[in-house]
Amino acid sequence: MASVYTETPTSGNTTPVGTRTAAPPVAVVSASERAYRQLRDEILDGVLAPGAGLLEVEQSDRIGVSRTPLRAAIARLIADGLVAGRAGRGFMVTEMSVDSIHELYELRRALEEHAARIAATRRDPHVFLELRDQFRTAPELLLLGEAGLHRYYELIDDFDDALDAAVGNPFLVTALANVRTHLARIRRLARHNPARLRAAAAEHLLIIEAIVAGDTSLAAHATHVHLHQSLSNVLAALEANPAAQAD
Amino acid sequence: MASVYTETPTSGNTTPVGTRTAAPPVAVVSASERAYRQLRDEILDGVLAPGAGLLEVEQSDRIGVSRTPLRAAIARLIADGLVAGRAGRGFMVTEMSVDSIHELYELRRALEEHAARIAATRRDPHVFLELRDQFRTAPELLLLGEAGLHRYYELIDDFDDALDAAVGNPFLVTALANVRTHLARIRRLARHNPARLRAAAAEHLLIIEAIVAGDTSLAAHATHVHLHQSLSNVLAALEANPAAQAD
DNA sequence: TGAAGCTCCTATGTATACATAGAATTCAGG
DNA sequence: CCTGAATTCTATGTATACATAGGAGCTTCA
Repeated sequence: MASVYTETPTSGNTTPVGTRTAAPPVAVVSASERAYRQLRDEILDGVLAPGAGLLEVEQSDRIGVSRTPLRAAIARLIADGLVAGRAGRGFMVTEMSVDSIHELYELRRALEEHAARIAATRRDPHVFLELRDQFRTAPELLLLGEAGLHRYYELIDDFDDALDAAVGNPFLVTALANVRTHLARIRRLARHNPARLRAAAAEHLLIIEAIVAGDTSLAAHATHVHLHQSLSNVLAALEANPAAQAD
Repeated sequence: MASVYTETPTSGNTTPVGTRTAAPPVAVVSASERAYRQLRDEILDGVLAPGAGLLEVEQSDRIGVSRTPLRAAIARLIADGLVAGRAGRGFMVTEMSVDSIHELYELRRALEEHAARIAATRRDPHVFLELRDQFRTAPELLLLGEAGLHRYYELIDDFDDALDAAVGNPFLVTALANVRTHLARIRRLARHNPARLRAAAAEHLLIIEAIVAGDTSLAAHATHVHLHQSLSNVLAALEANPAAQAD
């Protein structure tokens, strides 16, 4: 099965195996997994800009794996929609036009409104009560600078996780994960807008309260409102800084 | 880029290259593409039953490609959700439990109801008027035996294509394609039920008429009804023939 | 006879060498 | 100087050899 390495066999660098005292559950991922994660992170962070070309040999040299696992990584990125094959010349990071942002949010509306409805029916109230308390601290959190900001984004992730768990539908969760992948690229553009983050926290809070109350209709509509505001904010940020856009 | 072969280099069988008079636009697909299509078709047709094990060497021998393109094919099937990696022993065709059918239809509702709403707004009326006329012939078609049945399934495909075109959203279309892939496995179970097919044609007709009329609400609700009936039919068929189920 | 340990085997993960097609470049001819 | 074709070059597609890990089966000991 999954052959695992703590390090690349050819690169005998850090963490010598002799030093393990207990059980070192360190990296332990395959080369293709490492290549996938690195490329994916770099695309989501914008290090690999939209439109950037990816060459197998070039990338495999850079990351330190052979072409075979790198090809597997690129295949996964293509399935994710983050990379596309170019007709003549290798592969490229997919672009993110204003149109495609609208399209992504259209799918996001369909999925998240449905997910919110389901969550309001199937949720574990304790989980969302806990989340509600956390989100109530968001305004203070956003006054704490970088650390508070980090915690805030963790809260968003916690909310997404709670939603996935409440929905309990692998197909829907997978579709949502796909949307969130592309969303991560967009979020970079609109980050660090304190006023928007405070408003977003309030919108999340309303969704959570609707889920706690089992109010399917309010959960769906509050989600719709939240996504509308989120999209408006992204589009405004893009208009203010068109250079951040790729298309 | 895409290296293409008309035949496997090692299998020097039919269609000798010397006989090409004009331009033979025959198969011309890569080995990995061929492997992917064959495995995918076999899974959807049930030739490779749910739970069946897939071994790289075994399948690459059978299909006539080396392990490298076959691995690429399996990677795509995993991304499709048709194959899953087994912990200890190779890969297996994913199972389709009654629960997962419910889950799939839950996602399908979210996507298709939304798609129907959008289509009712953005559709090209001519396309759907044409479709309406076609679907009106469905009852007669279903009296024509195998040939009519084949034409009927083509009609369904035409409807899906028209819906995709009207939606015009690559993200949504991709998500719908994913659902339809899994749906193809399920449809095998409930096929050849004339009464259900006649009813389904009538349901499609109503959806089409709503889209033509630009009635977003009716389009969505008619879709909901159709999916409810479709799911009921599948579940009834499963209950009548539990052996067809895999889980 | 049962259990524990070891060995072998099998199947995937990885690296590399070779095949091939398309694009870019260069050279020749007008 | 421009245009065309041939060639070279580059990058992916494919095949194969080797590494490795986990399981199954067998053997051995109590």
